[in-house]
Amino acid sequence: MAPESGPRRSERSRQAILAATRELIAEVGYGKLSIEGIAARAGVGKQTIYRWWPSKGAVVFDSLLALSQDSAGDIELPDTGDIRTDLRSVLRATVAEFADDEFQAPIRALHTEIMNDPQLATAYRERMDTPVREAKLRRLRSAQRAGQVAEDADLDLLLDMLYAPLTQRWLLRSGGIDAAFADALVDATLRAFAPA
Amino acid sequence: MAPESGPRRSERSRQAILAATRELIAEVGYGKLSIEGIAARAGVGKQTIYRWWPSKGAVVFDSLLALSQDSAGDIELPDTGDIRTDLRSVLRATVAEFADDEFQAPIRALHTEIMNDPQLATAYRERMDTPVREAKLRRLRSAQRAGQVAEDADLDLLLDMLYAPLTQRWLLRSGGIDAAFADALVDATLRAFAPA
Amino acid sequence: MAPESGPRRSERSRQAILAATRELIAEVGYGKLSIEGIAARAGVGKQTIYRWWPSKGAVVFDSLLALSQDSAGDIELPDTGDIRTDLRSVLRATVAEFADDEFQAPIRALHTEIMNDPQLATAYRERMDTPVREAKLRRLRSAQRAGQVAEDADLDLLLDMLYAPLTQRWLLRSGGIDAAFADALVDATLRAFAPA
Amino acid sequence: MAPESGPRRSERSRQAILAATRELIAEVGYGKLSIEGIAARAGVGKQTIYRWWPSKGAVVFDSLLALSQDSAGDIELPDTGDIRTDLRSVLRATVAEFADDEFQAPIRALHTEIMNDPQLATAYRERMDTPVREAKLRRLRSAQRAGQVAEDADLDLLLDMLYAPLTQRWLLRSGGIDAAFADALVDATLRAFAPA
DNA sequence: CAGTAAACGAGACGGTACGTCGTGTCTTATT
DNA sequence: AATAAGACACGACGTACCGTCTCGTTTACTG
Repeated sequence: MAPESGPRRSERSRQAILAATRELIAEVGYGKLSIEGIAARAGVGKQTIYRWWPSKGAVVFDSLLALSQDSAGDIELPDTGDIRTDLRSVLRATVAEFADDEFQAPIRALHTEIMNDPQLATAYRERMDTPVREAKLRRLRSAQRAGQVAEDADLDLLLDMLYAPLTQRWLLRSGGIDAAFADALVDATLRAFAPA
Repeated sequence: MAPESGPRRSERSRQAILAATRELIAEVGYGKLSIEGIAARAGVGKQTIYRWWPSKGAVVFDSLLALSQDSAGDIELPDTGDIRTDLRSVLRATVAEFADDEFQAPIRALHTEIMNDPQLATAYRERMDTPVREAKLRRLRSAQRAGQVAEDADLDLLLDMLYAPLTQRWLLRSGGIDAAFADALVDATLRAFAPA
Repeated sequence: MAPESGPRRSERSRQAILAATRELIAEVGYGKLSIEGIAARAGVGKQTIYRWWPSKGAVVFDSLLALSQDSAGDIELPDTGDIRTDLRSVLRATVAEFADDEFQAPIRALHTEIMNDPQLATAYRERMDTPVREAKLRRLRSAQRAGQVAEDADLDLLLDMLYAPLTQRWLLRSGGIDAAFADALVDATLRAFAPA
Repeated sequence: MAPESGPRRSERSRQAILAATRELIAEVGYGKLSIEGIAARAGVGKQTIYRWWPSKGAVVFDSLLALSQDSAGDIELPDTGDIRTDLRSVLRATVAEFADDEFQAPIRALHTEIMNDPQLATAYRERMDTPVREAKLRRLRSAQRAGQVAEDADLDLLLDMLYAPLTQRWLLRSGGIDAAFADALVDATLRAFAPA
């Protein structure tokens, strides 16, 4: 209805900025990432970045969001009928991701920002974490229906106990993570929330 | 016998730097903490900081290490004979700490540094984490002997499942943390590692 | 026609920098003149100085150039018809200038820079020295036409013999300079280049 | 007579400092000469320099004084009986010295110091300039006796008119200096102070 | 199909902090 | 006592980015 003569934002510039950000995180690391550097690499004026993003963290966030949304759409966990098997394979996949340096750097960067910016933390939760978490919850509820997980289990707690040890060891480098660790994690968690 | 004419470091300056660092983290926040600011506050030349610490993170680390070592000596967890009771009280204390802004800021700062500096992560593990972790392990082993925890339990995994969800929710602000959460965490963990 | 979108330099900052430089040379002396000090006094970022001047000496040079160009335009020596009278009055004026501390400090500073920076020496010659020297040469040629100076006299040499002893005594403080010295210098020089 | 138990100054260190100073002026230039550098090169504590010299300029001065005193002893100008011939050869020698980069750098350094330090200027005059100037005056007085220079000539003025143009052109790079210039300078000066 | 207003690239600006160098003073251990 | 060594407080260096601010120059919609 409204003519919508709002900000004529350049999609070209937007993409260039997000791409440049991703490249620079990979090349020089998050610590040496600068707005100035992003603008130069993207062939864009600094103002164009400041106009559309409130902080460096927000740019980093969007640049990774763009990535993750390519593979988004409809996330669904595998469902072989056996929750243990499925969780093991999912956790093993996560372990593999964390071992891949290509993945490490940007996600670590993102976490640094999130830790120190509550607003960003909310955005992260809503736009990146929740979709995946919903899928996990769906699979767990299916397991409950199949009698593989206690009916009254607190699934949020279950997910945290399942994933937090993994994420923490990776984030703080406080311990090795491998397939065996993933398996042990799954087993212990399922024991904790086994049906009565 | 040995003349020991090593580096004639000024203890006075060292203490002033560590104190200034702690004060500034509390006052202006970690993000606005600068070497320049620390030096000025401590009444010290910048070079004196650069001479003895390799990075800002290392100064932050040492400044908190000094704190934690005051209260160190011989850490011991309570032992009422009931592991559930003891873990609940310990976790509830941690929850309280995380709610206290005085504690929050510096520890969050430290974690930011650790995440992006593997060397610092090692130092953290060895000098700050391990002593506490050892005490926790001692209490758990006592629980094993009392038949309250499975004999073959992987205690490292147990500790991670017990603490990581808490730390993670706090660090990433990904969920509320309160006494009830602490209790639920203890209960689930003990279920996972209950004796056969 | 030409769009001329050259360097959008701030004239305001330029003037503030040159003024601050002049003030500081007078106040704290050349030895304690610092870029940092100039920037602070001028209310300007250091980078703005580094962006437009290659060295401290160049700033000093420009700051004095600005001064001398106020009084420039068309310099002309007095011409009473008697070269001896005119040169005496001009040299006596120079002697007076050298005695004035207001003039001393900046010019001494300038000479220090010139001595150690050939590029600056060239700039000095072209933009500050030459105009004055040309005026002197004009007066001398007029004296030649009047038969008061030898027709084949090397006027450059004449000027050097006239001025160098004065400048040198002042610069190196190697001897007193007063009106009598100026007069003796004029007389000896005119003797050396008298018509046959 | 006195037991002379005064400061036991290390001649070894003194020589090492003066030598290091000379070497560094030649290697890195006067502008980048530092007390720190001299001490390091000489294998000497900084304090040893500060103890015995009041300023960097004084060290530079002494380091060159040591050089010039090697060739000192009893300076005497040539005396062929013809003052024009003798002055020409002396001035040509000076021209040659100024063209030699080995000589240039340290003398230029010395002059920079002298210009900005009146005390040093005095020391220079008394200990380095006067001996040479006396020799020049002796030769000129001999020329007066030989009727080649006016009896009432102001020999100090004569020397300044003879040397200042040369020194000035070299110091400020304000003009070329060569043998022809030296000769013209001698001729003009002798004309100015020719016997009546 | 111009006219115009915004978003754009470029980059200068006032600042803050960086990490380094040199100053002149000092402290310690050696000679 | 003077020395070599070097830590210290301090001040300045020259650089990197910050976030804001003009500059012309597209660009895409209105009128």
